[in-house]
Amino acid sequence: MESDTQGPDTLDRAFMALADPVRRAMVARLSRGDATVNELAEPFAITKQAVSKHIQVLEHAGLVTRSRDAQRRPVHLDAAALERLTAWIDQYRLIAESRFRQLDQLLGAGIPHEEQTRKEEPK
Amino acid sequence: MESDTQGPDTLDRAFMALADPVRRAMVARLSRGDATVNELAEPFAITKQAVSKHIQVLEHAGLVTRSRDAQRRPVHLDAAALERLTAWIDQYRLIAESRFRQLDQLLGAGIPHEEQTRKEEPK
DNA sequence: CTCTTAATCAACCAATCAGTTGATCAACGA
DNA sequence: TCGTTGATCAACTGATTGGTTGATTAAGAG
Repeated sequence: MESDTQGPDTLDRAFMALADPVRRAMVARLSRGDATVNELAEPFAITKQAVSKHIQVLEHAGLVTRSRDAQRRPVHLDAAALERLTAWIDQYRLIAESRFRQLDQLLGAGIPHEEQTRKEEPK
Repeated sequence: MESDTQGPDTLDRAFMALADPVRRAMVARLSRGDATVNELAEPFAITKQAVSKHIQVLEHAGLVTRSRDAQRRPVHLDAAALERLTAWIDQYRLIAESRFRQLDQLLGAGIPHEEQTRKEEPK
């Protein structure tokens, strides 16, 4: 069993966080620089409480961190957390692609490849 | 009636699909090769109907495709779909990291950098 | 102290999702 | 044909999510 360096369901929360268009837009905004709740709320027609919840989701997923500056609580994007996600995806993407290339070679390089729909023949 | 052609909510579905540990395990399994519903169901203590639903989620998210082989309906992982996800994440990760490096340079190369709006340790 | 700003907490509602059971379909094999 | 296997469809339950309104904390500014 692979031990998770982070919590057991960190990936759950991280992917779930990115499954929402509002939170993805926040990530996009935060990639340009830190922002407060009010700044993040501006582009959206939802209440600030809802925005606060979205940020909490991102924070609990480990994608952002927060600090304190007087009343403001600037949100900061954690690039390393994003990298962990791409690392997970790429891990399996590369395995699948290498399998694909192997099959391609077996079939001959010149043949336009069909999707590998069956690889075993019934006995 | 599916104008399902890379709609704006494709990312929603894809990230949502990966937000579930069962579906992630299926992706991991499928990276090693195509599999049937029953094969995918084996490691889990859930019904095949539930597994079928998970596969439908992955399929609707564009992460897997299905074909027919007699009664079996092998599931195939779409590596290109995974790549689109890493592309989205990396887009913003790289922006954030480059911003980070710029700040690092401004502060001087020798200084160990702290987060630009530094997080204060609670006491 | 009072007022304003920034943000969170708490309770609630509508919608959605994971999982179940039971019935049905589709493709073989005898 | 019938029976079996692989997989889906349909309806239902329980838990969770996204959103709201209203009250509350925290930190200045006057």
